[in-house]
Amino acid sequence: MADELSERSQNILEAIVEDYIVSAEPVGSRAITRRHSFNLSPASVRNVMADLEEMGFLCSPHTSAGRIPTEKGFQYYIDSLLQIRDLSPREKQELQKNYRFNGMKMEEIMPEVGRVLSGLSKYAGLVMAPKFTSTVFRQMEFLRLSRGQLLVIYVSESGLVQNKVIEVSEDLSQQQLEQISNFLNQELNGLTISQVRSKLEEELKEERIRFDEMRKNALSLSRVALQDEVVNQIYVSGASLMLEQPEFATPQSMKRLIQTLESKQLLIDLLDRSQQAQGVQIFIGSESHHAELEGCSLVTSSYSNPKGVVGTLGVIGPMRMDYSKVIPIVDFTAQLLSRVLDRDLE
Amino acid sequence: MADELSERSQNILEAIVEDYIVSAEPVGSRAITRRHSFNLSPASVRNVMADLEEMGFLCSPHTSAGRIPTEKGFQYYIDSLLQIRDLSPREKQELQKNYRFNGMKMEEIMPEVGRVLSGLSKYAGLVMAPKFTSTVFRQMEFLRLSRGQLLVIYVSESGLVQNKVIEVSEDLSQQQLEQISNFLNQELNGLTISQVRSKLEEELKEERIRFDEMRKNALSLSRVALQDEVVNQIYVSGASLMLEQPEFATPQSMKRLIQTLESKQLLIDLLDRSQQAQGVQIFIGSESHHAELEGCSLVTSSYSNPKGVVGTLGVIGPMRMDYSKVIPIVDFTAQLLSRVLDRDLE
DNA sequence: GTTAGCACTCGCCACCATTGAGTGCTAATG
DNA sequence: CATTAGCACTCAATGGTGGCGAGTGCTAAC
Repeated sequence: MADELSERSQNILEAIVEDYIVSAEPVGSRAITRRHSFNLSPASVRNVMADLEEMGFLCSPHTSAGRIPTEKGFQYYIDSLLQIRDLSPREKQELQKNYRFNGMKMEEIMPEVGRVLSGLSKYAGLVMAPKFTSTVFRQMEFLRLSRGQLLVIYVSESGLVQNKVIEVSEDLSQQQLEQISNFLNQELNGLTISQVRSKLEEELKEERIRFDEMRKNALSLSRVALQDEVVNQIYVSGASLMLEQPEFATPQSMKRLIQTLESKQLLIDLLDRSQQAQGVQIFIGSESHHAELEGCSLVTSSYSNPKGVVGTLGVIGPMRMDYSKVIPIVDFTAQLLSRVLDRDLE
Repeated sequence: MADELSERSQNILEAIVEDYIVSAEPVGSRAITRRHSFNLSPASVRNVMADLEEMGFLCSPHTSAGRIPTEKGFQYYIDSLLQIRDLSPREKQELQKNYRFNGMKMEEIMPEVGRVLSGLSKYAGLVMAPKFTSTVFRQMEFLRLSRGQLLVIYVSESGLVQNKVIEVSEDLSQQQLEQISNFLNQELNGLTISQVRSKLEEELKEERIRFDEMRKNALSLSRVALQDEVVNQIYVSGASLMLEQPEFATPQSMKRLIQTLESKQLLIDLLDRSQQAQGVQIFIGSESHHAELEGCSLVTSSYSNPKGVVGTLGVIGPMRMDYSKVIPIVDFTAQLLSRVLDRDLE
């Protein structure tokens, strides 16, 4: 239904959206005829604008102001009017220069990516760490720290490392621990953590392990080690850049924005949703179903290595963000990070 | 010199500071006589206030407003007038309830502590992770990930765990690696990382190790593993609570505050400085020597376990923060965290 | 179908008077 | 002689007013 706009209407809508993106101010009919050279008078443009408003693509803050695009207007613009050219090799190289990950650990890379994302886009950068449960088991080792205390090191197929200290009642020698990890590494290799968990539950129920001390230890140890959900880590950078945007000029809107960016749960939910899809995804305003993000848009992409999806990153900005600039940045950064993960894995 | 205030002046200064702490507004002479029952008329109070202003403890934003305490005024208040009663066992218990660290890892505990600090104080909470270089060596293990790739796990005396993936040219078997770590654990036990580093440099220079393959490997591996400074991790919570404070009501001051809290380097510098001292430290306004923190105060304390100082935490708030409330909170939280670290260590 | 013309709307801003809290000074007071 | 009542003065904040200008919708002419 939205596609039945005449070409003229499309052109004018595009012009309005683009003017609004740079100015953040209501766009009037005169301004349009001046800036873009349609061979039309302001009056004709006004007629079209009235139509577009009728259809819900535009709205006016008050009678004597220009029009601003509605959420639906942006939606249409992004779906049908915006064309994102791919980055030239030169631009890619330029972009790549910003990232220096040599020898950095994942915990250092992620905030760094966030900083660069926000620096390039001038909005806020988001990077979410891999979801623990969906990583693939590769290796697990135990280290005896003291009587009754073990350090567990878990390495995922994608090369992510996690460690955790667990308490055990029984005191196991380093040799016993090695046996255990050998057993586990063979048994659990290639399974996702969720799969590992069900497998463990199942096997622990079986009667026969009661007679194999080592197996029993192995299974219960690994269960404890993998049991709790690791809190999703999310890095937010450049909140202060967002505050420069005119839509957040009032104290109230600043407070709301900072609150939103600080309560990471909301962002995690959103990025989680985009985790599934391939390529760049865009959430405009209320599409996110979170009132706190009114007036904001989110451009995200998941990054991954050949062993599966790993995490999500993106940029959050005002609804009138410069999509044609941000989308390639997010896209390419996700690709870049995927490649880094891949290379790291060897 | 500051101490030569008459008792009456002291009382009035105290009254002004305390009124200002709750109201955030200039305090007038009438308001004081009303709220506190000195047997004095407003006019007498005005005389004293004029003196205090002369001496630099107070200032007036403009002729027809009341007085507000200067930095020096707050300084004097904290040094000479404020008396912080210790928390009752009951209050301590109440406070302790907020913290639930059972089975949490350090990376989870620290942001949690920040959140609680900010929640209790209604200002922003800061928690800085231990400085890597000043931790004490306890154990180091190597795990072969793939050809030429090793995972290094380092455990400090205080029970902190760090891991890192390093590249090696030579392919070493797990058995060789064990030899190496046995050697290192014996050799380096009890030294701080800085000491370890100099020792490594020294030994690597020595001629004799050229003939002992294992020693050579051990030393160069551990050098690579410990070589780079881990970026200080700092957690900031509750920035949005700060925005509720009237001193940050204007868009500009909000922006500046958020920028400051976001550029963690500044905060790291400050907390670093407080690392050295024992007990609660207070930085008032420009005392921090950072213009960005104008109008802010910082209450910090370092936390540690018996093996040495470990990290720093604190609260950042407006200069007129409620010190009598915040100081015990920071103090007790640091003690609590110290105890947790201690217990964790077994 | 397009456009010029025009009356109308409404946010923005500068101006102004009023208000009220608070001061400093002075002279009266116990 | 310290204290205080009285008073003139200052100045931020508040609210009301009018002009300006950008922009609209409508109508009639092209």
